[in-house]
Order: sequence, then structure tokens, then C-alpha cells
Amino acid sequence: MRQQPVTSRSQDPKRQMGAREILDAAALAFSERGYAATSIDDVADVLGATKGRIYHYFRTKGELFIGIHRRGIEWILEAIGPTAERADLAPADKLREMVRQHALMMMEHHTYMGVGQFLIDIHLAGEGRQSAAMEEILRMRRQFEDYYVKVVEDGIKTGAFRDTDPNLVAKAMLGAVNWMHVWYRPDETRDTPEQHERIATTLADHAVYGIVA
Amino acid sequence: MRQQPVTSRSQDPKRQMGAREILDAAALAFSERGYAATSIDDVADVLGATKGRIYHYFRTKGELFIGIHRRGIEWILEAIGPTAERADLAPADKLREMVRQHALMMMEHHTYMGVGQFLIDIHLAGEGRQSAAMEEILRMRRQFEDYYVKVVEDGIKTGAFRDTDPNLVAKAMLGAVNWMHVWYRPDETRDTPEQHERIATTLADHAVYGIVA
DNA sequence: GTCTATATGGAGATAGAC
DNA sequence: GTCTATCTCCATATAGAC
Repeated sequence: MRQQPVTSRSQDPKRQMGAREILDAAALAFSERGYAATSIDDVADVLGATKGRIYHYFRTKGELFIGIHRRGIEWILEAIGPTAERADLAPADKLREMVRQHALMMMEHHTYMGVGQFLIDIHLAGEGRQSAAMEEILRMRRQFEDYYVKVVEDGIKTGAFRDTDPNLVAKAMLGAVNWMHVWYRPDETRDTPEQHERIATTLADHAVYGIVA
Repeated sequence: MRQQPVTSRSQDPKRQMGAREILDAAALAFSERGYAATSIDDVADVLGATKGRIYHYFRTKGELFIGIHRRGIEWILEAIGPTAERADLAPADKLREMVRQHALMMMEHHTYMGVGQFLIDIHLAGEGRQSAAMEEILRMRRQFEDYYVKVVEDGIKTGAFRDTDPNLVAKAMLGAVNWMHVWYRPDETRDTPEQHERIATTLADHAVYGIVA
């Protein structure tokens, strides 16, 4: 795989529309059957096209994978970043809202989250090592995790939270939410906004109660 | 892949010794490079052997995968089952001890946990659908998750825990611990029993505090 | 920009010697 | 029970027509 192919291609806005459709199809296929078990032809089937179309936008299967992960992380950052950077919220309220938004995003874009969130490290070892796109993704993930560590640290400083290891507790909270892609599956009949809200707030409450002093 | 090959073979205790070595190697290789990116030759390299040896014990690559997952779940059940079935513990104490033991096992056998815990569903879609071994694994996982749901329900009934959705909160707890395979990596220098204990109790405390009334 | 047709390389799996 | 040698297939990726 060559250097930074994903990023350079995605500069062109025209390309992004076709590419987005393809990423949606790939995310769906990968999340249903797994990365290894899904062929490019499978993705093409989901698209209702042939693989010629896919290879017009993505050089390799690994690039599809990176593209999915990248978008997934971007969505999470969009979900929690604005809240994380507000200065007017007490740590407990900020944390609750971050988890809530994070959880809602996990449900809204679940196909992107299942594949990306965690297979990335292990698969990239064999797929897209040290590309520029990879660096960017790792940078985003670090930032996203730092948001969690930061709010926990703040709460401990102000005395709102118990005195514990902020990094470890942040991992626990991240795990609880990221793990959603293992068990959450959209369900046409029961999947109302109210249901999503209930799930998100339940998870948020558990995370916050786990650390308040 | 044929029906129930793993289980029938593992009846023979002689076989298990050779098989165990191979599973260790495969678990290590898969956890480092990912299932898709790891070839049978890679696993053989870790073993210091050739793939002839591997195929003497396992019919397919998917069987290796199932074997790893199965053992991982068995370890977790061994870790939490005895505690979960004690009648003399208050829900909060029982839950804390379950999470603690679960977390310790995640660290002790981390190579088995990373691969198995969650890739199973998606990979098996393409590898070993509805085999007897698969059924057994799903049964064990259900039991293991039920232990968590049960203790939460008990705590809510006795009033020790907040009144919330036991299934959802159990998912959150399971996620926090299972997620360890994403971030935990053994470290020769810092990896003391005390360090493991500290990590396990921190996670256990967060899980319990998150739900106590 | 999307298709059909094709190449090719690599990995899973097997046969049979030792 | 483990090895070497080999087969076979199929998924990735490409070439080139439309």
C-alpha cells in the first residue's frame, strides 16, 4: 500500500460522495460478516455494483478498512468534543453528557463502530502500517481518549470525584461504551429515539455514579 | 468444516497437550497481528515448527479460532462462576469479587481474550457456523453474562443497588472488563501481581460504585 | 465512472515420506 | 507425529472496453 492514499483522494469533494456510498456498504458488510470473511465482491454486492467501482475509489481492501475507522472516530470526536471543551459544566455533568453523546453516536453509526473501533490495531499490522492516514487516526483516537481522562482528572481535583487512577477509570468508561458494538443491533420495531435515549442515559449514569465521591 | 471436530478430538487427553501448545502459539500470533493477517505458516513460525504439525491437530484455521475462544470463555467462567454461585455474599461484595477475578483472568491470559471475546460472532459467520463447538461456546458465554445480570438483579431486589435496567448495566460492566484486551499489554518490568491487583480492584470498584444505591 | 475479463499471488489444505 | 513438497482455489487487484 502506498503512502497517504486515502487522505489525498478524499480532498476532492466529488469523490467523497461516491466514496461515502462505498464506505457505507463496506461498513455494513464488514460488520455483518467480519473483515476476513468479506470479499470485495461481497461489498460490491451490497452496493449493487461490481468491484470495478470500488477500486476506482479505493486502492486496496485495507484502505476501505482505514476509511471506515477514520470516519467512525471522526463521528465520536464530533459527538464528545464540543461538550468536552465547554468550560461551564461541572465535571459530573460534562462526563454524563459526553458518555450520552458517545453512546448515541455508537448506535446511530453502529456499522462503522463495530469494525473500526478495535480491529484497527491488529489488522493494520498487516494492512496499512505507518501510513499517514494511520497516523491521523491514532492522533484522533488519542485526543478522544484524552477528553475522558481530562474530565476525570478535573473532577478529582475539584473533589467531585473519588480519588482514583484517572487513566484506568477512563479506560473502564470507554470500554463500557465502545463495547456497545458487540451487543447493540438496530431493530426496526423497537429502535425509537426514546429507546436510544434510555440506553444512552443508563450507560451515562453508570459511568458517572461509578466515580462520584 | 465438518461437524464438531474440536470437541471430539479434545476428548483424547494425549492430544490436548500438543493441541494446547498450538493454541498458545495461535492465540499469540492472532492477538499480535490479527486473525486475517496471520497465516498458518505464521503460527507455525511461532511454534518453531511447520504447518504439518498444526494440521495434525486442527482441520482448519477456523478451528484454531474456535479453540482459542472456547478456552478463553472457559477461563472466565472458572474465574467468576464459583464466586457467582456463592450464597453467603452480599450482592455488592459478590459483584466486586466477580469483576476482580474476571479482570485478573483477562490479564493472565490476555492473548486468548483479545482474539476470542468478540471477534467470534463476526468471524464465525464465515468460518464455523452452527457447529456443535459453536453452540457450546455460545452457551458458555450466555451463562457467563447471566451471572452478571443475576447479581445485579439480586442487588436491586435487596435495595443494595439503584433501580435500573439490569441487562444494560451488566453490558456496561462486561464491556469495561472485556475491553481490557484492547489496552492491556503485558509488560515484563511493571507487570507485578500487585499491579494486576491494583488494576483489577480499580475496575471492580468503578463497576460497583456505579450501581450501589 | 463503471463494467467485464483476466492475471497472479498467496494462503489453506493435502499427500505421503520419514 | 512431524516434516517437505505440492496442489488448488479464490480473493485481491489490474487492464482495458464502453
